[in-house]
Amino acid sequence: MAKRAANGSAQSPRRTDSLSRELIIQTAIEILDSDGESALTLRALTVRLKTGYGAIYHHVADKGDLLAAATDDVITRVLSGTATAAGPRDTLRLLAQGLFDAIHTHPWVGAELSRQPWRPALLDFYESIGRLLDALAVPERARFDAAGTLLNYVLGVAVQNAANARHLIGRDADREAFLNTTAARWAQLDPARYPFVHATVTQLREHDDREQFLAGIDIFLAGIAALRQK
Amino acid sequence: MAKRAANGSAQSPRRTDSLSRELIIQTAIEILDSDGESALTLRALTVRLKTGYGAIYHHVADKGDLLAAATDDVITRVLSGTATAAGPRDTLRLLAQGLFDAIHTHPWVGAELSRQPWRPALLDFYESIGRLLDALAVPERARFDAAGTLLNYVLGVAVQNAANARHLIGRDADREAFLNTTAARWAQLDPARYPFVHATVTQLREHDDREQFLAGIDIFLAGIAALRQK
DNA sequence: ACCTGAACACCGTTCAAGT
DNA sequence: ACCTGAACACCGTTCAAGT
Repeated sequence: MAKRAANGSAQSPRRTDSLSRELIIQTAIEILDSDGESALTLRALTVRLKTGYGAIYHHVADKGDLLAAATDDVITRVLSGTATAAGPRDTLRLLAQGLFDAIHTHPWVGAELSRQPWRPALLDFYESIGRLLDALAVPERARFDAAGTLLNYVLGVAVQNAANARHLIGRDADREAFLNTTAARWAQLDPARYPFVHATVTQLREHDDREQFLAGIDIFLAGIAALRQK
Repeated sequence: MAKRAANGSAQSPRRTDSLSRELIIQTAIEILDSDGESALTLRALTVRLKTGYGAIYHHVADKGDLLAAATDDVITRVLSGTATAAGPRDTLRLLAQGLFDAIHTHPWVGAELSRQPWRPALLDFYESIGRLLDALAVPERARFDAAGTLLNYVLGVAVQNAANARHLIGRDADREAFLNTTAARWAQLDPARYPFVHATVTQLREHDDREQFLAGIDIFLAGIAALRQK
């Protein structure tokens, strides 16, 4: 009887599709993407899944577990979806781009990555970085620091993106309006006290987040190459 | 009468020292430092300050405002406390070190920095970076990307530090025990699937967070210098 | 085995009432 | 002007009871 139930056709209580961990995670991702982190409540999940609280806790340890699993899901898709380019340098850039785009689509991932250190997904990303640095002929001794630095940089960008996205949600303002108000505020600062910020206002208004992120990757790669030659 | 009250000696309700925004912020910092982010509740504040909820909300907009103010306070102290070294390169390293040490002492700052983008304190830090890059002869066009990259890296490290500290609180494990268990887990991973992580286990166990952070700063500085020459 | 939903403990925040 | 604390709305989580 247990075998027949495992085959999927027998018994069938009342729902044709029973609840599963995977379904819960996917539904959580939908809520997070459409309405932001604060919208993901256990209540909202029970409504969307037409179930009770206990049913969810039967498949998921707690809310932290759910958020972590959703994050792992997104990151894993990035890693498996990244094409390998001609050289390790371009592959690393593609990988970084893929992660940037994923966090752009799912800003909550940036916030979640900052909560649980060394989740499996982050470990896979770290492994990918390490291998590519190996291919780039970074000596073993320097590879540990280099991989950690790159991971921290990517994480910092992810977190900033998440913070920016959070501040846009629920406002009538879009990205451009946000940049304009920020630029206007910067322009009003005392030029004597904030000369650099002042000089940078135009670039703030015109810059592209993705391009700036990749510029940072290039700085890092140039730094690796420079240190390697010593 | 209003004037006399402002002079501070008249009327005097019942407490000799009245509540102030500054006192609330300092008390919040004490709670955060000793017991972590989750310990800072409005309830805990009222108990510690021997007051009611409304009194706190009279000086502070909400909990977010309080956390942001506490973070600003810590960062501002770092900036004003950093000595200027011989050259801009060393000054920049000192500044980074100061920030690292501050976040080491107040891990919750790392988490908070990731919540509110472009707080005043972060703007001051950004300004400092920009000026030092100017002193390092980084051309104006490249300075914007370079400063952003450096800021994102520092932010990433801050966030990772906060996450690690959070996972140590409430456990009997200290940092060394945590590193050992993590290293043990890494060592058990499939070497065919995680060759880099495997090769790096020893360095994980022996590394110093502060040194690795500074190694990252050096990588970026080398990269900035290399790109400048093109 | 899996699900239901009332109940619980605990948040941040408000506000009528005090001084 | 500043403070008090009961009350409110809303969390995540549990658990006895159902199928």
